[in-house]
Amino acid sequence: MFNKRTKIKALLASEQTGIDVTVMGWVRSFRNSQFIALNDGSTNNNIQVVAELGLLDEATLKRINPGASLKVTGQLIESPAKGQKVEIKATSVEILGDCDPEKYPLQLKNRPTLEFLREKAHLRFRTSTFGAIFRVRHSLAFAVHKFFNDKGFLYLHTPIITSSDAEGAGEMFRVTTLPFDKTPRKEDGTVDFAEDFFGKSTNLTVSGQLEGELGATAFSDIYTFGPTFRAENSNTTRHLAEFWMIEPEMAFYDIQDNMDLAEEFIRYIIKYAMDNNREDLEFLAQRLVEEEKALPADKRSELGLIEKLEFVVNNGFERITYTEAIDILLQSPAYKKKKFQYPVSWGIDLQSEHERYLVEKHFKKPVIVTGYPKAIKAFYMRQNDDGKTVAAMDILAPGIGEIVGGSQREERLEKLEQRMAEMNIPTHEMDWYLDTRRFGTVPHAGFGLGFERMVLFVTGMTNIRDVIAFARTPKNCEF
RNA sequence: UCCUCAGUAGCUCAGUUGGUUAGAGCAUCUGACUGUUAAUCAGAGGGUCUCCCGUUCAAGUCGGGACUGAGGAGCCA
Repeated sequence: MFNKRTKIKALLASEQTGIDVTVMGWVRSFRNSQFIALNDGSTNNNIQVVAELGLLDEATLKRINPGASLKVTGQLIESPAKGQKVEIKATSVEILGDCDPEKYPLQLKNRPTLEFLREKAHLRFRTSTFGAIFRVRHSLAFAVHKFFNDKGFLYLHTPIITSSDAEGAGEMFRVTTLPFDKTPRKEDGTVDFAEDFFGKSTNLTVSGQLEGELGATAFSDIYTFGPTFRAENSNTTRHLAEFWMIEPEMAFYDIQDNMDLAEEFIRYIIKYAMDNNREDLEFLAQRLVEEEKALPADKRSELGLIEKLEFVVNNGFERITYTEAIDILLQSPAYKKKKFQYPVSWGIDLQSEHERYLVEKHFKKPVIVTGYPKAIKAFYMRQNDDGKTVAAMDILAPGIGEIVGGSQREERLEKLEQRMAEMNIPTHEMDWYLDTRRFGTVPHAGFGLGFERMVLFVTGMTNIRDVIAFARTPKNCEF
């Protein structure tokens, strides 16, 4: 019976009027004891339900409060008033769930801050801003699968629990069933993980890449899209302890192929959201304009959100080498005026201020930087012939920073083992990985894209906690 | 983890040099009105000034500490 209702998005787009409809949703506002703005999350727009005076008794009227859930039946008619094309002339209004206005934290007329709503993450979905964000997020996620599926990639589920501790991608969350009060110890006093559930030390994954490479060297092209965990004590607008990462891995790809794919991929999913979430993006664009009114003119975005996205979809990314990036920085007015806090020279890891300068001041568009010094990059990246650099690539996005990190992988067993030895990575625990190089090794490449950072970029939001449903950050694991 | 800033009504904020009973808008409640668009109008209620310790005749206000949050940095996606 409940599935006979029509979603509000469909009703608002309806060409037909005069038809009988059933609609269900939550009250956004109730004006003049007659006009109910009803929302069901299918769109940011509400449908106006008109309950003519006399239709409902006093007791029912008092229960139509913001947040209450209703089942309404009536006729979809052309609205006689301005403000909406169609409305529902109700013949019955049934209250499915009451909402006590004294306790309900969301009130349309209030302007709760994003910080306040973070503490009400279970209710913030009902606000216009978060409704728009999460519909856009959904579209981006769907577009990820569509993009790779259309290209013949295989969606590989890499493990959440791993025993590998050689990935070097930050602090890990330990997974254990050992008791804290009487931890089994070995004779030397260290914890005896042989007693643990898996018989060894295990952690939540920080990357599916190494397992992804096993898939790519059999299926040719794979991608992963799953939760990823980092136990870093990072308190920033762009880090989460639990986030979603997309990691494609492709056999018979070199670094150029890798860049081409990453760029095509990013432009594709943005385009998909623009084609399918126009209203939500326009709402978010307007929100950004309002928010930036409080900022001094020189701190505001040069382009509106929609214009920024169109620009990225229609223009290629800038591609430079690390060495070129260093040269640009050394030649920059900012460097000459000593505006950088950190020194610039070949060999340094680019700091946030350097990346920002390149992306936001110099190129004013996404930039792909390749050919980093091998000393500052991971062991699995392919060594270039110059002996100094590796075939790494980072994609830097305006306002976000690093959105993609990737590389061509070192497929030559000897070079890989040599590098692992130099970086003190125990090869004996990595035989399963090295086997890909022992048995029919191939040139291959891949990258990781932080999904929430992508959502930040597309929605114009500035804090990563506002684009994930239930944010996990240091000292915060509610809901 | 480091630096800076903040915490006052349900929400957003003001609160002077330390000084009597702590202020506004919105929300809520009561009433009026009824084709409204964040409806409007009138009235009412609503406070452990985050917590602890200290200075002082006197602390929302000054000092120390804790907790929480925000922004920036590092780590990174």
